[in-house]
Amino acid sequence: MKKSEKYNETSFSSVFSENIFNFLNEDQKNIMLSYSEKRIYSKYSALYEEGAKPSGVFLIKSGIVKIFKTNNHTGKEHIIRFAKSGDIIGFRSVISNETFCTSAKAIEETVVFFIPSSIFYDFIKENHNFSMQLITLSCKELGESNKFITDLALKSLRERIAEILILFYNTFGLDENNFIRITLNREDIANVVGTATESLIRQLSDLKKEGIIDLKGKKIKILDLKKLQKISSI
Amino acid sequence: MKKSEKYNETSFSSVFSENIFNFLNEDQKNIMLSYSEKRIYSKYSALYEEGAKPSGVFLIKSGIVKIFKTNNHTGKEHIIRFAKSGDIIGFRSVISNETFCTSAKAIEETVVFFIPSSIFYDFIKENHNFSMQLITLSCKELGESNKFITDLALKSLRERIAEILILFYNTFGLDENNFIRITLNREDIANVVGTATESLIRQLSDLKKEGIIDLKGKKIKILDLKKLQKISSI
DNA sequence: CGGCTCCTTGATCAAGGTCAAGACATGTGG
DNA sequence: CCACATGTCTTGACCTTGATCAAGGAGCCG
Repeated sequence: MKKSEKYNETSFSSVFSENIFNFLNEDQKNIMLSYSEKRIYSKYSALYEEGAKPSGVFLIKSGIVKIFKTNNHTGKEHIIRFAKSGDIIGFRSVISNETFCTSAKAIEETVVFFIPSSIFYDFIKENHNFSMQLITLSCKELGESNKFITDLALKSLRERIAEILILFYNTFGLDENNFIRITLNREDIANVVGTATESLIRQLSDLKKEGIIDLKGKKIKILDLKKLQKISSI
Repeated sequence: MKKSEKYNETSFSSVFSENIFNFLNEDQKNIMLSYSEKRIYSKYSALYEEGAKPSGVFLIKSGIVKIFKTNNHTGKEHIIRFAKSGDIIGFRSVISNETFCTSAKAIEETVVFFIPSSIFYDFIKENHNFSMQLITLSCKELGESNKFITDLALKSLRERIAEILILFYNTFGLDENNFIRITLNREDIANVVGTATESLIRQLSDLKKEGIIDLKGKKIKILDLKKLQKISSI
């Protein structure tokens, strides 16, 4: 199968590209989609909230979702990661049979397929490759989480910001003007690296002054990736 | 089966208590143990090092192991978690087929069963319940990691220390004198909550002055759990 | 007893948080 | 199209937290 066919943007199955569902055959994919519910979330609307009982998993067709936890003491939120087209979210809570330990909110209009827990479970039970993929996925996420923990604990703010910009670049790529293809407000970026909005802004201004990045409103362009990598001490 | 039989300390199978191997029947447990290698690690010796290629997983029979990452820039280490009797470690890297992203070191004499990757894989393939347990386990760990990330990002040092003391209490319990049953040096505790040794010591001294904890050398006793919980803002 | 290692405390300093105010952009109703 | 309101971004001033450096103390062991 050629890549252009496999990733045909207009077909239903395109949502399955590059994810754990690749281990399903076409029939299985169609069955799963036929049992799933297509949902459209407008900008800033919530897919699910911390503490709620999960009733299924979300397969993202298009858009970007932020996954975060809210500190019930201060009300401040901390963004754990972003999910985009092809990603599956909510499965952690479904599988460990706990209430959601995070909230998820669309940061731009987002289309998802909602797969009810029972259907998802059936596929795990009946398809060994599928469950293997799921183990692998959760282990990979676990590795990323561990890295994140260490970064927060050991790196300076400047280093963390450099690293997150590189991560955004790797994850979301560039638009036609070479700006990173994700639009976040300053508060959200601050909530990823675990700092105050003002502190983040100061660091971004510094990086701009040094000619390492460029800022145009909410859009960010990386001018000197090498330097950024050096700062993030990768 | 009565509890006293199930947790018989002298039997081989006692190491399987309360973990994912419970889904194996007695024959399967014996097979896995027969293919595994009993190893004894002395205090401070390494089970594995970050960057190495994993060749199997470690099932801990007795002792305590710290799992940490080292910042190759500053040389500082950050402890991600502790593993104790019944815990299985190293499976994340084995399953995602990556080099170890953490190091593991015994903080007291530790006995493990080392299970080679191939044997471990066979059990995943052939035992569906076992792989389901593994998914559940990694999802649970992922939930804990996410919590850890948020704590580091949003909580003050004092809150994090209160929380980690409660976690130690819940995980390791108390000895005959009501001290928490884990002996760590100050540096290790500091490396769990992500701070400098001196800062940790100051906070512990404060908690002692306030009558919330007691300190006897390396041993810690919780005197006022309620207050500690309030500080950790649970 | 001397030489370790680890713990503790004090003094100082820097990173980043907080508060306040102004700049800029965007949207709305008239 | 303007006037106004609202929300976000940015900068400055100040303050708090916790890191760093330095020195002394306690426990342990040959």
